Amino acid sequence: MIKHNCKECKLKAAATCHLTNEEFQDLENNSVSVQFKKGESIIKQNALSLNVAYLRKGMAKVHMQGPTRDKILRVVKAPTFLGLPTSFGEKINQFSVTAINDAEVCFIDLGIFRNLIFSNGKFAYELIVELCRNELNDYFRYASLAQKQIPGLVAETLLCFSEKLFDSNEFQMPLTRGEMGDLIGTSRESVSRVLSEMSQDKIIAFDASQISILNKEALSKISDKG
DNA sequence: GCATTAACCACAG
DNA sequence: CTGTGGTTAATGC
Repeated sequence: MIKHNCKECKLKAAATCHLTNEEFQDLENNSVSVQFKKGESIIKQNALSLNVAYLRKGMAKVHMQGPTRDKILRVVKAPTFLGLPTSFGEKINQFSVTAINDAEVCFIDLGIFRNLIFSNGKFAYELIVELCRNELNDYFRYASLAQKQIPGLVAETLLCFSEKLFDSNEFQMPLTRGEMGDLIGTSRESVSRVLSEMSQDKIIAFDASQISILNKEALSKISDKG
């Protein structure tokens, strides 16, 4: 087991700020930190869930096997918990999580984690806040997914990566075109085409996976208009 | 009908 | 993996 110190962890979650020394000790004795390389599976759908995962560094895609293709549910960046819906509701993972960058994940014993929820209300509250935020965000995405056309969805995705994940107008897109398609529910060809058109219109510029947003107003417009 | 949108296929880097 | 072009089906005006 890798030696680590949860209390001094600079990357701890809002929830864990509320733990007592004793609870930290408990957490420390029942968790491990693991390194993942890009593309490695952190949580696998249909496997037994024995712990809660906390993404400390890096980014990951949350995805599940659909009737025909893989569906990317969300793209997340550290710090965040992974797989809480599965951990509490089901014994078996209902979805997969895969690193899309080099990442570091803490695996925490589920029993210990559950005890913290039972015994520490503030800890539980912060956890609920995170879950609610996620759920609300998904609601907005469902509405977009159902009603926007592909250019609108691509624009929304680019803005989301730019603003929420990278906080920059230029970034290295960690998903392939095919994965972007799986994220917004379209084909890789359509994603490719829309990006090319946006590039021709000087709204964005890209070289392979390096993307620059040149005209954010226009991109927002496309996103809103759907 | 005609135009638009987007999926599927195929082929070339 | 990515970009493009052709083809086709569905939908809207």
